[in-house]
Amino acid sequence: MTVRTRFAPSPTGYLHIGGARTALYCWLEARHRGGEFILRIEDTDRERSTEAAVQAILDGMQWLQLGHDEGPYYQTLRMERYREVAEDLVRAGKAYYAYETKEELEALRAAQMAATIKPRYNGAYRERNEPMRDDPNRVIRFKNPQSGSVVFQDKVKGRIEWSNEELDDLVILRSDGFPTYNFAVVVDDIDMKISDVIRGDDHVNNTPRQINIYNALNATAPNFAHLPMILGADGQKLSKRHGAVSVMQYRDDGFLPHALLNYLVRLGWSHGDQEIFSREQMVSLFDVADVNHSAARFDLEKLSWLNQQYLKNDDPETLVPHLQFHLDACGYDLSSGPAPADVIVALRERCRTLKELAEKAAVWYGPIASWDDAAVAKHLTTPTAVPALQAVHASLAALTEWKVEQVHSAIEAAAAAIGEGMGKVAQPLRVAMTGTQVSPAIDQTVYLAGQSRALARVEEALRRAGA
RNA sequence: GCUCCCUUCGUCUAGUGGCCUAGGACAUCGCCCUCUCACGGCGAGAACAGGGGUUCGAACCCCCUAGGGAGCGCCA
Repeated sequence: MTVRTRFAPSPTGYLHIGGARTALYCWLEARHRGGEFILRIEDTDRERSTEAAVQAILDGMQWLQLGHDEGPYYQTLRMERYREVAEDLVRAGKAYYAYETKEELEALRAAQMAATIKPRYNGAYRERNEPMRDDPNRVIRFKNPQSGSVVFQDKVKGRIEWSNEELDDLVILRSDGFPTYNFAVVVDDIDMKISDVIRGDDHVNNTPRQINIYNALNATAPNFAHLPMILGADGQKLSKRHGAVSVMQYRDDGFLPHALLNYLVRLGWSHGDQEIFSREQMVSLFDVADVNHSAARFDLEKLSWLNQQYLKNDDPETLVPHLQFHLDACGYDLSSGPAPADVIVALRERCRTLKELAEKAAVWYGPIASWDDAAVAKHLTTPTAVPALQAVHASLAALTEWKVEQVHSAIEAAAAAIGEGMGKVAQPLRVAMTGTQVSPAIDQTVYLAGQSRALARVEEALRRAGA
C-alpha cells in the first residue's frame, strides 16, 4: 500500500509555526517512504474560513517549498458526499436524526457541569428512530458504541486506550447540512486513501471517536501520529496574541526558508547530535516514529544561529534571490553599488538575518546616513588621522585597477608611508567609509564603496577632521 | 470536575538497565585570533521534577505525588 499523508489546515488564519512543522513532518514522512503528500483545505467552518487565509496558507507552503502531490482539495466542494455518507449511516442504523435546539443542549451541558459530571449528549433520540422531517434543528448524530474501549497504537505516543463510556453520540451532520470536523476528516481520509494521519496532539482526544466512525463505515483506520505542540519562548501556548506569527513573517524578518525548516525539524526530532540537515538528509533520516513526546519551546536565538550557518555556507549566488526581497524593502538603487553577491560575502559573518544584511549594506548604495560622534572623536581627531587619511587617499587615487587585493595593498602602503600600523589607518578610514567604527574588513569595505565614492568619503572625512 | 497526554542543563536535545563522575547544540561567561565588529578555535558554569519500589546495578522498568498541557461544541 502506498504511503499517503495529508496536511489539512483550516483556513481561519495564516500558516503559523506549528502548522508549518506539521506540514513539514507530513511531507517528510511521505517523501521518506516514497509516498504521496496531499493538501486538503478544511473549510467547513463558514463563520471563520476566508479566501485570504487559503491564499496565505498556499503562500506559506510555497515559500517553504513543501510541494504537494495532490490537491488542494476543498471540503466545501464535497458537501454532497458527506451528506450521502451520513444518510447511509442512518439507513444502516448507525446514526440517527436528533432535534434538540441549541438552547436545550446548552442547558443539558450546564446541568451536567453543575453536577460535576463530564458533559455529554444524553442520547435522547438514540433509540427513537425518528424519521427525517423538516426542522431547523435537525442534525444527524453518530451512534457511538456504549461499551468496550478503543485502542490504537499512536506512532509517537504509543498505545492509547479510550473507554467508549467517555464518548457520546456526536453530531456528524449539522442542521445547516455541513459536516462536523470529526466526520468530514474520516470521510475524506477514507476517500483520499490516507495511510498515515500526522497532526497536532490536540487531536488525540478526537481519535477514538474517529476510529469508531471508521469502524461504522467498515473502513480500516489509518496509522496515527500525534505531534506534541510548539510553545512560545515563554512556555505559553502560541496564539494570535501570543507570538503565533505567520511563517511569512519569518521571511520578512530575514530568515531563509530552509533555515526555518531545519530549525523546525529539530524541534521534536533529532538524529544523534546532528544540527544541520540538508533537505535530502531530512528526507532520508526522518521517521515520524522518532518524534519526541513532549512539547517544545520556540527559540528565536537558535533559529537565528541556524540562519547564519546557511548564510555563511551557501553559495552567495543562491542567496541573492532571497536577499532581493530585503534589498527592495530598503529601497536601494542597485546600479549605484556593488553586486548583491559581493555584499553577501562581505557581511554574512556578521549578520544573522538577510534583513540585517540588507540594512548594513546601506553604506554602499547611498550616502552615509549619519556620523557617529564617538567614532569621529575617537578616530578622526587623533594626531595620525589626517596624515593617515591623506596617505591612503593618495594611494587609493593612484590605483588603476579596483580590486580587493589592490585596495588592500594601497592601505598597507599608506600605513607604511606614515610609519604606523594597520590600525592607525584602518580605523580612521573605516569611519570615513561608514561614519561608524564598525564594518567588515577595511579592504572589503573600501572596495565595495567603489573608487570614486571611496575617495569622496576620505575627502569628506578630512574636512571633518579639520584638515 | 472527568478523560487522555507530557516531565534530562535557561532552551532544543542524546540517552531504550552497566559504555553516564549524563554527551552535543543554542544562549551565557572567560581566553586566543585580530584593522573594528564578527567568524573561528579553546575552555568554564549549567540538567535526569519529587518520593517509593524492582534489580547486583536505574535517567532508562513499575507505582504514587507534584507540576504542565490537551479535550469534554451543530470549531477545527
